[in-house]
Amino acid sequence: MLRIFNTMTSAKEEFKPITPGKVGMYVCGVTVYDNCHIGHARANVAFDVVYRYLRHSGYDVTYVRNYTDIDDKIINRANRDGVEFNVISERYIKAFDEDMARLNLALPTHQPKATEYVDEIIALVARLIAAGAAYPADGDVYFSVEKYEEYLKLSKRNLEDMQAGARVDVDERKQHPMDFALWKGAKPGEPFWTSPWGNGRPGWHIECSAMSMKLLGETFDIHGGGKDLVFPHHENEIAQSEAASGKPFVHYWMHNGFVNINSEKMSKSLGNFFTIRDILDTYDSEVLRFFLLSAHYRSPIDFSDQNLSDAEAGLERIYSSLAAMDELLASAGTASNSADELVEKVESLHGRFCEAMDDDFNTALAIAHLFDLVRALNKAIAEKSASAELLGRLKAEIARLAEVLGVFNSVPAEFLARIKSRKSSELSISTDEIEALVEQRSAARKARDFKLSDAIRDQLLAKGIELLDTATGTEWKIK
RNA sequence: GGCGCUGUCGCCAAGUGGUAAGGCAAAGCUCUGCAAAAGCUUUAUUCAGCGGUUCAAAUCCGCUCAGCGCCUCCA
Repeated sequence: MLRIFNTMTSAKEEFKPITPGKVGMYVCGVTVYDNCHIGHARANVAFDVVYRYLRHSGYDVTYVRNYTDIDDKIINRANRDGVEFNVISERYIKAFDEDMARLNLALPTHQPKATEYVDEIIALVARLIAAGAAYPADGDVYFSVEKYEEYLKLSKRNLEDMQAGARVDVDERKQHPMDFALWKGAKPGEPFWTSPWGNGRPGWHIECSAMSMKLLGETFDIHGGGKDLVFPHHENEIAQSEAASGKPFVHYWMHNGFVNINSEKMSKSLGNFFTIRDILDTYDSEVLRFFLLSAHYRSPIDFSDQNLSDAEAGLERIYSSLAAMDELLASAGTASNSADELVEKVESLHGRFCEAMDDDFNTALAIAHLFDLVRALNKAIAEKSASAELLGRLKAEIARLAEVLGVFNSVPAEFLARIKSRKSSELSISTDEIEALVEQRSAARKARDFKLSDAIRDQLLAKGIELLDTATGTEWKIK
């Protein structure tokens, strides 16, 4: 039984879809005016796992993730660069798609763009005016927060307190200071669409209501996004959607925690952000994804070199074990019977994994179960007490988990080689030199000249190279 | 000022009433020419502090301390 933490009720609730077997899910994507940072990576990876796990659980999921491709920030950026706004939006949609592909995100069912839904947006605004929940004012159209009695039910505030803390000058065209724009009249030189209220463009918030209602219906199951979207974005979406339809908008609201830098929120406005592409210059994309899944999606996660390195070490441990298993299988060194402990771990893995994931997508716990299995596997390999049949099942079980988590999909030996080659580019010694020294040392060892062989080993260690003498020869890895 | 979140081993991190998962790091042992890797063992009588409820609390309640978030664009 899947339980989801619902922001609306501040509690974990049993998940019951509106239509048995089907799930409609909408996640706020990005406003495309710049490259994405790790915060975007976290949100998208988190909901990618939600999507994958729902499908794994047998649901037919319709997953919608939008691009907000018309907005003040896009216009500002276009003006700065002296290009049309759609040059900017298209450039960063492409960049977003590339980043998400590198992070192994499954493609959503639909990826609508705000500019493709302007007709629906205008219709929704007109519907709100007709319902008395919105009013035109001087080319703009505003939503009247006082007309929607449940306003702020998601963020659990009240209008009076909000105004007390207001830091924005009040626009005199608004009937209430908290009223927000559904439609913005175009200023000279700005991109526009024609509407009953004159030339203009959609306000922020309305596009998500229009697109989600069009693609998922007026009431759907899950709506997600970062914690910072609770207010005002999601609050306003609820107000617009429910004031128009008269129906509940969403059943389960999910919000992911922030990526922090030194315990502080990473954000554009603070200027303390790292882009996904910058990070992927230094770390493998699978390591970044594994790192993001090592904490629960609602907790804050601290981004640092140290933490990424720890994640890399952990992932290497898992892949090293899997690689050793592959070698064992290839060398036909398997036994006829398997150790009981390994049998038990293999058989219980999927159940324990699902139990963790059913508890509000607890990926950290799910991964811990995998480490449990790895320890039993290493032991069985060391003791040569694993049958080919069981190892085959183990591989299949890992593959099922990998399909949900989006990590562990690599061929183990290839992952390890990838990490090795990435690290070797930072070394002060070339691969050829290393290989030559390793050969010299092997010759010295064969001649039982351990003084020379140890000197070579120390020399390499000083450069960060560790040697592993195995039955089949000497291998090396980067520390 | 309003609303809300967090504080668990050196570091990361699960655990929301039944007596502290897992990873990294560290130490000892096995293996090894010696190492490394791997395995085994060890490392929180204790969960920011102080009170309270309970047969039983990291988990519930109250207060205090520390850190953070939203209230303005933001994943």
